[in-house]
Amino acid sequence: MANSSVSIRYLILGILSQQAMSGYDIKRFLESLGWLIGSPSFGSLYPTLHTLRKDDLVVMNIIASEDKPPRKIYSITKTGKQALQDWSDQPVLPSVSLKSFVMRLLLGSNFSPLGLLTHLEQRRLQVATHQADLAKATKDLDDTADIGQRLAFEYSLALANAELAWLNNALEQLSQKLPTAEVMKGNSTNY
Amino acid sequence: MANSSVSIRYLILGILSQQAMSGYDIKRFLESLGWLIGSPSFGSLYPTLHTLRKDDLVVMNIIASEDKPPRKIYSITKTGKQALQDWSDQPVLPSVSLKSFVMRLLLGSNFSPLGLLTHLEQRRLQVATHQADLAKATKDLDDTADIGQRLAFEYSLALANAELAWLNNALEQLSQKLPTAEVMKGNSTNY
DNA sequence: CGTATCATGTAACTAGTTACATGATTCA
DNA sequence: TGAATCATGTAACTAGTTACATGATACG
Repeated sequence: MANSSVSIRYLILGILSQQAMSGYDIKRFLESLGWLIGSPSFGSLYPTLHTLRKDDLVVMNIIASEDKPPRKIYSITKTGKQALQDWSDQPVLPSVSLKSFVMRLLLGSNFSPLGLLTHLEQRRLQVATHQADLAKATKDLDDTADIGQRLAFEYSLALANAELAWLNNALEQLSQKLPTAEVMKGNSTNY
Repeated sequence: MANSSVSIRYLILGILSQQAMSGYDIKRFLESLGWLIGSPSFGSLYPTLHTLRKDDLVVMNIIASEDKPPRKIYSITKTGKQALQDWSDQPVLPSVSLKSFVMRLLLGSNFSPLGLLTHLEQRRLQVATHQADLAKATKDLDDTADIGQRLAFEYSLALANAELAWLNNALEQLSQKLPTAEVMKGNSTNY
């Protein structure tokens, strides 16, 4: 299962923030999620755990049960939580993939309830921009463009539209639930 | 503009298959496409052109106009076209990103008209599988799941649904146009 | 005339993969 | 007892990036 380069460091840290576990467990957990995010190889997983530990973002405890082989259980530290939150608060670059966005949803949301909304808002802005670009490019595709090219643009545009629709809906639902509605009302001063 | 690792080698080869141009032109062309695919850095673009040339997949001609600085124009060779076609005919692994799929649409379609349909069919199968996985996972999210987790799954599911709908529609339209309709009628023996 | 853009390139680094190595436990 | 799985790790490699270097030409 290839990973599509979503910084493994914070992926692991995020998982450990929800549940202390071993490297092997992390891999199985990610694989259980199917293609939602993807799972890094052991060749990057274990070394990353080592460096996280060296940086005091996680601690390791060897759990040696009588029958099972000993397992190394990693838990997030206070420093680690802070680092995760810092990362989580950073605006997502427009270039980063959908997967990275999903990953932040999945892992970063337990922080600041407002962070979730700003995160969605940010994404909406970026997708809207992308959608506008695509709409324009699709419209003035010259007539030399073959069917494949046309499909590629229409396809991307259709997906952008779907994403935008979902984001709008989700934001509407959320801002109804939360009393913080004022902050989000489309006045995207943050960027 | 980050690239999200869509094998740059075939990306370049594909562009050159449609139009001979310089490294600089390739970059500008990709940038003009916005986030549709993304553009590699010069640091990987130029070295890739060198190796493509070494492998005889492209040839280089120095065009020295009087006033402009001399430009190195790369053209695809017969071997290069064959290599591109071979790559294009290979089934796309489920793990590869949406971008890679779009890229194949964009670049590979000038080959075999049937290839386009099989390409779409393949994608449909993969997305359908992914969608089923997601639908299941979303349904049996335990009640400890926080709102972020729930959103992450619903979001991914919504996108998978949209993609599936588009693919179904596109395939229907195409099979009406083409007389090869029989081959595609959902009998997905290919996999 | 200096700054922006055109145009090409290299070197050092980063982040990941694949392939390999090791050993313990489970289970047919 | 031998194969599958649990569990951890390292080494070599691959594919890309960033930062740097260079020089020419265009333009205000």
